[in-house]
Amino acid sequence: MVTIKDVAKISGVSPSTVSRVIANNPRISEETKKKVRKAMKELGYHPNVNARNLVAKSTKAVGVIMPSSTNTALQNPFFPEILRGIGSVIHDAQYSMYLSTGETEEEIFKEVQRLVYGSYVSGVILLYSRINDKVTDFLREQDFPFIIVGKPYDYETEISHVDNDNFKAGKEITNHLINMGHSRIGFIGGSRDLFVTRDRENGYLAALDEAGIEHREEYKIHTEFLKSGGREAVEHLMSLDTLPTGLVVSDDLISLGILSMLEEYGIRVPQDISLVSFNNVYLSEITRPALTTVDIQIYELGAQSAKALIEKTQNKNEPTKRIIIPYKIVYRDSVSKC
Amino acid sequence: MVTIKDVAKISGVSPSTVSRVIANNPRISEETKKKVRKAMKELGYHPNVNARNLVAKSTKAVGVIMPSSTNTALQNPFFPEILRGIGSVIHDAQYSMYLSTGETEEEIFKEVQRLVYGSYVSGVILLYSRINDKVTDFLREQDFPFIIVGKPYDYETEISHVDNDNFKAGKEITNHLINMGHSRIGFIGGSRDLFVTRDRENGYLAALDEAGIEHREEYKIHTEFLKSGGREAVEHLMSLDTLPTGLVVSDDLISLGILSMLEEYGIRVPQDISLVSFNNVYLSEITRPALTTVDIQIYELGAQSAKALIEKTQNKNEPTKRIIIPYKIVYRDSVSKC
DNA sequence: CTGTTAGCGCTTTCAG
DNA sequence: CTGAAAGCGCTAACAG
Repeated sequence: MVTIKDVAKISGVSPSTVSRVIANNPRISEETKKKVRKAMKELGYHPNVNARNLVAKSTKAVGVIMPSSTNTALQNPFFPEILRGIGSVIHDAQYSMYLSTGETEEEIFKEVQRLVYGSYVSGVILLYSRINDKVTDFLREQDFPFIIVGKPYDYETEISHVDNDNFKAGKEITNHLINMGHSRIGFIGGSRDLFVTRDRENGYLAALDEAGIEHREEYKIHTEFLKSGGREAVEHLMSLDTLPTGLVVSDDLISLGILSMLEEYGIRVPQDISLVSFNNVYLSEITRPALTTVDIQIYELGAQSAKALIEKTQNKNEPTKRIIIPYKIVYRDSVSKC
Repeated sequence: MVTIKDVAKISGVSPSTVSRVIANNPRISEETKKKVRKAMKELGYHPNVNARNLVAKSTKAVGVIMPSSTNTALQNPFFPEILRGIGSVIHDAQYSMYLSTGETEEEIFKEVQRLVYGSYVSGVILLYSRINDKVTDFLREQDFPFIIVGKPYDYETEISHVDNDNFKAGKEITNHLINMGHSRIGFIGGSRDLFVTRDRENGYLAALDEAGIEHREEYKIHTEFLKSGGREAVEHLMSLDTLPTGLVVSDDLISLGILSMLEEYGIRVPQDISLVSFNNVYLSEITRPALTTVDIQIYELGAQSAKALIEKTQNKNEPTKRIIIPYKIVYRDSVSKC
């Protein structure tokens, strides 16, 4: 391995000068800079990040924590897309990204502890938000820089997060259904433990309220995220005496399953039932029918969270931020007039 | 930050003893071990990974390189799934995982150089395999431990890789179609730059040959991966005077698009056309019809590549390995007799 | 079984 | 504008 000393020797200066050249210290003459850089190139010198981190007592690296992966929920294209967004900003800032996956909550917790205590990273991005989350509590207690993608369960004003206005989006997309003449509208969501589900559902309810439409408990279904492809949800629906004519589904991937089940029952979308959902992942444009869905700008969620986190790692006094990424409804073919 | 010295002081031993306790060196008495561990717990001590890596001149970390992300191909659920597989092994081995995403090939190349030269990682997993890939060449020249998921373009016997037998899988799944009475069988694949496409296609061709079915150039379509949801592919198909009755599609996600387009043209699957594909990602069971597809065991691909890489980082003389993950055809509803 | 010492590669005062 | 020296936290001979 070629070190700073080798470069120093070759270019006839001291190691400290080389170090300054690396940092592009203005107090070094252009001449020596040139000389040193030439030597670096010749030798193929690259600074050793561990040595550097050791003295800097900090790491230009962030940890990205995926939700626990016991189920297939991780197969959601949401994740690669948000990683892309994070990666882009990370890369521009010359940071690196540690990815942490884990089967169980406990495993994840241990892993985060390791990342934090071992000085692996100088900040953490949580790709989920759950109630009573040990990881969140730990990070807060440690006063360690972190960002939640989504809405924190507690201490909302103390934890920086980047989120969509899921309430408003839920309301708006439900209103779209209402405006199209629907009044019997159902909601199918993933686990209520996830805040995003709640927010979208609450938006849905608010839209009904405003329109003077009564809630029907039997129209609200929570299916385990991705489990059984929405089979239970649709079976439940079928057991009802009057079917809804519109469906608000909290995730494109769930919609895909619902669409499939609905067809099995001979129910056509959008002729018999209209359906709207959330996320606008790639596949939502290639389903039949193509989905009218809320584009939540996943890439941007990732990019902004990385940006905010990096700022925070660079300045501990950075204030707590809430960053709301605007959404946009994408109108396609899954809705018709009622 | 609490260091090894603090622990030493509290427990009344020297730093090196503490170090030995951490490494669970057998030459330390159980008594002192207990004493030291107690102090570590009290103080909340955790070893600093940078200091450790610095002296060890190695890093228990691997870099995972995603393909360039100019298109939406990354939204393929393949990726989160393979990351899960890698993560699991990484975690058990107490390693960490650096994730590298990049827009362009050049960006990725720079990033890999950084990871390697800067001693960020001690091995690399490439989640793609492309012809004339600078990254592969670089890693080879550096004699840096790395694994390709897929088949290397060149130096196949020198580069460890984990792959499926895509040729055989392609042949077998095509045979399934043939056994069901089909003889006009088309192939729709992603970019031919990707080896996986070629292998699957060659398997398809071999099956035709064996069955004495002539190739038809117009039945082989290469659509840019995911682009336009297979629209061009299906349009091309429609322009033909005689349609195929069976379709081998190289990726579940492409199948989804094809399914959708076919429906648009009023062609029913499997009644009018049978369709088989590859990967068996979650969504392939919730499409309509559910897909008959090759389960390539994505998770296992990830896990085995991580395992092989870790072995290689721990023993430079580990021989070059080719690891073939068995596949399994999952029969569902997208095929019917012809 | 344990302590002393040197040093990993780099940055950063402090001198000059 | 540049060099010498100290030290980041840890490990690994080498002594004892």
